[in-house]
Amino acid sequence: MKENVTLEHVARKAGVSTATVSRIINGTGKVSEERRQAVLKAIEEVGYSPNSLAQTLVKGQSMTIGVITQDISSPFYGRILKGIEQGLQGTHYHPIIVSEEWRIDQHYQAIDHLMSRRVDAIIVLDSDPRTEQVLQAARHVPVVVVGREVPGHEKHCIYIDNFRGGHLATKHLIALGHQHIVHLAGPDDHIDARDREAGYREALQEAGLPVQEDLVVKGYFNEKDALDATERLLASEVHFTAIFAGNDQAAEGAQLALYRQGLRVPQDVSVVGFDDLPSSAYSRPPLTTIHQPTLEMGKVTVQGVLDMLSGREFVSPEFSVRLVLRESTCPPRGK
Amino acid sequence: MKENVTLEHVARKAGVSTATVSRIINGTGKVSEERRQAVLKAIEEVGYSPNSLAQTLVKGQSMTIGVITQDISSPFYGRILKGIEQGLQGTHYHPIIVSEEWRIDQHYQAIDHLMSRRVDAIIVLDSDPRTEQVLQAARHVPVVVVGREVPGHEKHCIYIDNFRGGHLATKHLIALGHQHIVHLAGPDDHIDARDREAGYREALQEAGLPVQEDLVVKGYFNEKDALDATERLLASEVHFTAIFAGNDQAAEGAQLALYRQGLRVPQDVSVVGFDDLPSSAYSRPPLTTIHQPTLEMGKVTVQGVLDMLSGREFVSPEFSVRLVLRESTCPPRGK
DNA sequence: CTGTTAGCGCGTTCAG
DNA sequence: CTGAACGCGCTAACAG
Repeated sequence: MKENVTLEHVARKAGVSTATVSRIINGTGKVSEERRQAVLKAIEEVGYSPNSLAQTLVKGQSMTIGVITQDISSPFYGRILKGIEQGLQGTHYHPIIVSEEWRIDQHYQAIDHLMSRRVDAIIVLDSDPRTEQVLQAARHVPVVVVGREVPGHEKHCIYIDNFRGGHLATKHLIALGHQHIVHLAGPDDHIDARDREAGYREALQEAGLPVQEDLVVKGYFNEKDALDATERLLASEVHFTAIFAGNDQAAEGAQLALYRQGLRVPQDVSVVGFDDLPSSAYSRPPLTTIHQPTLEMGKVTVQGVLDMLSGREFVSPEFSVRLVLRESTCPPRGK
Repeated sequence: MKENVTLEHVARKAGVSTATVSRIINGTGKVSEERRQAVLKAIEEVGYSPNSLAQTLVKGQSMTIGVITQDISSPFYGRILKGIEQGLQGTHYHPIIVSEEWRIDQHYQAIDHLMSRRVDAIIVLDSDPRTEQVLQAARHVPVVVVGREVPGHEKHCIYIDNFRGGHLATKHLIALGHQHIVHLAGPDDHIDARDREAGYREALQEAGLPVQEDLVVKGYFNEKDALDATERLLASEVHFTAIFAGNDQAAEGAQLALYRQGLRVPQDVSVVGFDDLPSSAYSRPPLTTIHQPTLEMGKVTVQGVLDMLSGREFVSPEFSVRLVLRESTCPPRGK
């Protein structure tokens, strides 16, 4: 491990003061050309790299933006993260990503960690209702929440209309003639999941169709649980001709259950997902689903953070959902 | 934006010196019980949160581990990242994840950035041959590379035997009776891809089968390219009964092309993937593929880093690949 | 134009 | 057991 080379080493080597070196590096103030050259050369020789922590300490800003995510390996969050990174391109800010995975640790709080790292702003990708903490942090630095509406923080929340999405998906199936539509709902403590389910119920009622409670099952937004739930449904005697899955991953799991029973999509059972993951376009059949503009949401989030950072106002725009019609739905048999 | 509360504020509030507060927080040295209580109370009241940057500056270690990834939204890297996070659980280290996405920026170098943040170690998830930089960084801090072998740094590289994986996959198809096997190879500048392809060729030769160059196509390890490549293959007159895709994502794309032609998997065409992404088990049919223990690789990587950090030696273990037999392969028609 | 000086917030001797 | 003083690496006045 080599010694830390500091400004002082460079200064000594070049025969100038540390202030001069600092000026050259940051482009602050005028410096004679010859010294500049000498310093640049010295930097090269010593292999100097500025200690950004020290810079942060004195300047008061770290040029970092903290990002909190539930699950870094989730394809859905991954897309938003990518959008955030792209939005940060060309700015002088860098993201610091921390995962709620850490929550398992006793009193570990992602937000605390970020604050102690003195991030200049925080982006929360999380539907966990840690409302208190979010509001608390927002008193110190700009905070933008993606994917959920936090009471008291509405203006800085980026989210889509999950209710409308659920409504759209269900209406599509109804329009095709389906009357017995399963809904694989997400976990109950997930506000997105509840909204989607509410949209489903509303669409049914609008069409004058009864909500059959035995067709609504709570899953966990993942393939495995959706598979199990669908298998149970298939084993029971309940009749259905279509499935509206809470998200695309659940749709995949459900389809495997159908496949195992020899049921074909969409001829025997129609399936609609939610999220429009990149992979869903390559599913067999390509999945009809509700599109969320994840990449763009990430970018807009960053834009909002940057606005707030430079003192401008920021009000999150509406993000519209839309149905992406692909090949996993068709009219029920005999229609 | 509230003022930064510092050690001094707490000290003043509690009527003690900053040194005492510091001792209490870090559990260094003995402090009388009454003062301890007073200080704890003061901390609470002022809402103090230690500035970890200042701590780093004086202690010389940041308790952070830099992680460089090519693409944070890739399901494959996502798994490894998750393993890394899990491995870090319970330690006092935190990951700082930076994406090569940033590479687009002029001279931005992820490694430089991490070094300037004074990370205590670096993990590289990347198959880009930035060898020079890696070796350079390794002179200052422990560096472990995942997924690629860096010449001159072999002991600290975690990777699987891609050659063997390609060999295994191909041999499996040959054993079933396939003689005309397409290989959707990854990009040529990707060492993993080249190794997998080499394994494919070797298996063919061992079986005394000719390598048909028109059956080997270079893709880019993603669905879209694999779809296009497979469609071209289908449109041409070349005959094949099986596909060995360079990774699971490519396998998905290829299968969509088959689906569009009304070809069934595995009855008409067998398909083998590589990686064993979590989603591949839910594909229809569930995908036969080469398993990589990604989560475990992430954990072992962390273990290695921690070992090196505490002065112990670390030699990366062998990671074995294995064929996961699912339902996307069977003997060719008429056999 | 350039060097000197004073902190940024904190851990750590070194004397009490 | 406790406080004063120094310094981590760097930038921002302040004088030359």
